[in-house]
Amino acid sequence: MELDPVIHAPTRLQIVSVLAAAEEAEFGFVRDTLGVSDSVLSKHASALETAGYVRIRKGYVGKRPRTWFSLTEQGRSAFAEYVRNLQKIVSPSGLTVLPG
Amino acid sequence: MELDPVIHAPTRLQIVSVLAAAEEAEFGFVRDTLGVSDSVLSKHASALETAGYVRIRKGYVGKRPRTWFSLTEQGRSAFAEYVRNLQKIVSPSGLTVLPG
DNA sequence: CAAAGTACTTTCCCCACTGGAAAGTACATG
DNA sequence: CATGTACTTTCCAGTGGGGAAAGTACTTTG
Repeated sequence: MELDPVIHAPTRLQIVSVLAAAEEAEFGFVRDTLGVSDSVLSKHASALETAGYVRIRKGYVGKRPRTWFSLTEQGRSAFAEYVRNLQKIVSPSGLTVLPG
Repeated sequence: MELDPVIHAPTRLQIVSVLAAAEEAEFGFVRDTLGVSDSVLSKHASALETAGYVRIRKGYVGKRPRTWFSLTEQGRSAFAEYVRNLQKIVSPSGLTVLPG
């Protein structure tokens, strides 16, 4: 019933949650959604990639470089397990983390 | 949509969750339930008390000292809000992430 | 009565981690 | 060539968590 520390850190939890809701998200979108600096997002994204949870894709929009993030399958299941574990911890109180 | 850092730390989240499920819990029960050392529980409980989230009651069982913890009203609502914020972060956002 | 045990609390110490700023990289544009 | 964009990496504190060990205040035991 451990809470995966790679996911639990607030900033990474938010990154993973945003990615869980989409196929793919742009660097700038995630950064602005979370309100963090470039360096912070870049470092956390690398950490998530190293953990095997996030795929980092680089490409171009016109001639400008752009970076996209997406969850890997491993990332999706790690997130799902994280949420299950949260529920186990929190649920004795009757409160729930997931609706439904 | 901030995650209260006093509650978010895994050990404190577990303490608060255990207390949310009961009126009051003994020091030894919480320590054994979480599997942490005396010092760790003592320090986190103090931190929660300082934050106004936990009440620490001291008394005796026979002639032996004993300590009980319980959530204050403030602790209960902080926990409820924490869980609401978690939900907002974790539940599928419905935002459109892919740019045009 | 001294030694040992109970039930914590506090101190000590170290390591991991976090975030922002600043510098660096790579390429494109004026 | 200087500037700008889009990040990445380095540098640099500050925070915080955990265990071990020492401390506190009694109580029990030999």
